[in-house]
Amino acid sequence: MNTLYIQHLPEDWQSISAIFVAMGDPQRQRLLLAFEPGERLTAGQLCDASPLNRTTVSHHLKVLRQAGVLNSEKVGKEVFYWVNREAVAAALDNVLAYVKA
Amino acid sequence: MNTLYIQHLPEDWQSISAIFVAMGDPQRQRLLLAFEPGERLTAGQLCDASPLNRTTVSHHLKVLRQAGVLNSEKVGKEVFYWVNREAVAAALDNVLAYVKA
DNA sequence: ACGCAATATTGCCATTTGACGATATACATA
DNA sequence: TATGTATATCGTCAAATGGCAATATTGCGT
Repeated sequence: MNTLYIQHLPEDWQSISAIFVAMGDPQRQRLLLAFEPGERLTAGQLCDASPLNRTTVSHHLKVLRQAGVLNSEKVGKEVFYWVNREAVAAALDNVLAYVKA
Repeated sequence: MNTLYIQHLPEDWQSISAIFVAMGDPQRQRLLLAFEPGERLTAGQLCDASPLNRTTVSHHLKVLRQAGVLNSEKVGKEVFYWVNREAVAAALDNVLAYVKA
């Protein structure tokens, strides 16, 4: 039994933890599933497709971006979002390795 | 853009979603990290090792079990918990495939 | 500089969640 | 059956979260 981690998550796990927290919300999962592989979507497109208010979508996008699940780039007055595949894959791979060990 | 999933998560994703929700909590992550590979731990062992109250640990164990992240078996007056590797690996593999696609 | 369009932030409220004490249930043993 | 042990449930409260309207902020075009 690992009695250390149950007390406090190690530093290395902070980024992984943040990704799981961000992805552990049904609304944010829906937003993520809207992205086709490699696709870049604007905040407006996501708002239009979502039943949620623009403010709420913006909030969830912020959470996903701060956790590193999404990247964003401002182009003109629009902001494009896309899935940060490397970061998510790294986090899932890490946990998967632990689970399969 | 997938305009369907942003409205409502498909049935297939319900179990995956539940696993991410369950794992998207720092306290529950700590509990999971307490398990060495293949290890079985009793509720009491987890309570003793955790800074949280027994009631609270019991609550989190219930969430993890209902999501399928943990399995449990009662032996005498003790209840053993262990990580449901297959279920977690399946969920992570599924999302990983989507991310890497 | 002005107006319009796209997005983000602020402030507020309702709901949910986490945490705990007290209580209940299940089980072995005397 | 009575008693102690291990675990789960109930009830309650504070804190965190999700949601939205109103209000900035940023950037393009006129």
